[in-house]
Amino acid sequence: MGTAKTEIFSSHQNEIARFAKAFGHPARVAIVQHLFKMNSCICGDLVLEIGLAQATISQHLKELKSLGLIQGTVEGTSICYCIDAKHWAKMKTIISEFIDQDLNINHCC
Amino acid sequence: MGTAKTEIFSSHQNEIARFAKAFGHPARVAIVQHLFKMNSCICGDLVLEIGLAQATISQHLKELKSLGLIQGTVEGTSICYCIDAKHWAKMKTIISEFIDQDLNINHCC
DNA sequence: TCTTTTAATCGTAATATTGCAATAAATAAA
DNA sequence: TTTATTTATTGCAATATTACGATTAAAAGA
Repeated sequence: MGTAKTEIFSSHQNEIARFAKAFGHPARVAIVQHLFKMNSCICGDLVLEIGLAQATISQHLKELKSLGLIQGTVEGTSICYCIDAKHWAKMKTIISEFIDQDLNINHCC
Repeated sequence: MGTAKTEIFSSHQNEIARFAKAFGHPARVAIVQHLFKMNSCICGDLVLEIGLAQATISQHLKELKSLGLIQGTVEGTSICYCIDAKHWAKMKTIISEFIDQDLNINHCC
């Protein structure tokens, strides 16, 4: 197999997993952190900043973009990426709700 | 390759990625949700509850356990799992800090 | 002890992910 | 138009992940 059985889970559970997976690689964590740090956007400096091949960075950017977490704008020959505030907020709500669960009672087994 | 180049990232970045990856599969999301819902612990009902083979659930539990997010206690012939409050809180801090970042200015490119 | 129950582990197949060199595509500049 | 520059895409190769049947291990009960 190798394929996750997404059919047997709720769309909410799958959505949590998809967002979490996006941050499941340190390169994507680093990209996002850098975009936040620079606030205004970044282009191909990411390749220098992160230290992976251009093709690899491009691939990671594509994944983040496909979830709507970042957005890219053509700017001459380069492309300017930044956090997509709206979708980021949506992700934040979904992930927060998941990890902020609290144990009612603290007894275990 | 297929191997993430963890060496070029900070231990903090790798830690964020490791925790996020744990929730990057809907089965593990479902397991955690069920453990929270039942509050007191759960044993092999998870296999019935989730709907994956026993070996598969066991594998997912192992991953969550290796990160310290859940803990298992032998109880007769079965094993009782529950959220490990301490480590869960640690994860919560690390992931929250990452996703709660805010954009200072809202201009993009 | 023998049997049952429950969960972990092993072995294996299918698919996904990561990474990069090479190439293509798109735009700007000469 | 030709040449740079920049980024996306293609085409691999290596490794990881997911899933499950079969087996093993550990404990309880007969």
